[in-house]
Amino acid sequence: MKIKELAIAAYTDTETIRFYEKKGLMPHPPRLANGYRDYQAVHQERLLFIRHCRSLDMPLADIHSLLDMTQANAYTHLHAESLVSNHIDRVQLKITSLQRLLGQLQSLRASCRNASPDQACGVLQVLVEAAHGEACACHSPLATGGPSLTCKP
Amino acid sequence: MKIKELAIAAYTDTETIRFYEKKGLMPHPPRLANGYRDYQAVHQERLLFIRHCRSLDMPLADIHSLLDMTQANAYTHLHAESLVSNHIDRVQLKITSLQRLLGQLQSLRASCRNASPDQACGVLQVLVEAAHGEACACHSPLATGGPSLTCKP
DNA sequence: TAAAACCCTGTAGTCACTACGGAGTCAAGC
DNA sequence: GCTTGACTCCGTAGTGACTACAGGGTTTTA
Repeated sequence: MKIKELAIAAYTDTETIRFYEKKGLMPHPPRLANGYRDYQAVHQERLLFIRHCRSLDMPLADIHSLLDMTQANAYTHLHAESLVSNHIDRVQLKITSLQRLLGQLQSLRASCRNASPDQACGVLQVLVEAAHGEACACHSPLATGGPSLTCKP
Repeated sequence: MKIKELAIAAYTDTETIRFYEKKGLMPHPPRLANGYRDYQAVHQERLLFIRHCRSLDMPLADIHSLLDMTQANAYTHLHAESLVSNHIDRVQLKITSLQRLLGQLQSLRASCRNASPDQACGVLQVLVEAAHGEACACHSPLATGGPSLTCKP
């Protein structure tokens, strides 16, 4: 199998395969006489495994660990589960923070829509006020939890 | 004001300020005799504006546009609102996709917990099955919407 | 006077790719 | 045989928003 065939078989791209090889996630395959990579079914399996994990948004380092575990057969059960659990925690945190963010952005937009046409733009006004340290629609005392990045603590 | 003072005043870091200067978000400030940057209140205001926008997770390019609008005073009202609206759409999409992902990961973990202790790890089993193209807990036909990245189409 | 704390510049690293440049190889059609 | 197009190779640079470092100079504090 040449690289393009493998790419199609694993619903991905040739560049991505070479990238995984460089990063050590895919092994160096044997080469044909002309130097082209020559893949077997085992490579396709491994690549599908990687792509499936990536479809779950797992970092490559985690996928690397999981691949090592499929090779080994010792007490990897708990390790694999904790790896997935940690990933779940990260995703949950991200969702919570994005939901808070969404609320803040909606307040900001509302402040724009509520402004009368002759006024300056509400969005800019609110953002400039925030820069002055005044209470703003999106970060008013009512909004609990505080901002997500490193705005005022 | 030296760079560290400005950093503290804007709840950020000296490196970040220099980074913003390099990217054109912050102006080149005047220098003291020893070459140190010498900031004024106007710089603090601008930096707070930037950091506030970043706390709303706006990309630097959008912040750049907003800063330009605060300078100009023409028909920027609609432009600013559409900028925020687009950002809201992006955040909403991201939340939806993460929620689907969370469900998939939870199925995956459940498949691990349901496996009896003498079996191979459920997580790895499921992921390997996925590599074989079989139905898997996280991407079973029941799970609507399909995977988030470029797993099987 | 010495050490700590600050400042400068420039570069490299993070993550997971993606895109490009410049070259070689192969198969099909004329 | 020749051209065209599709494929392959390798290496490097770009993305976004920083962060960390190296290697130097300056200022403040003890």
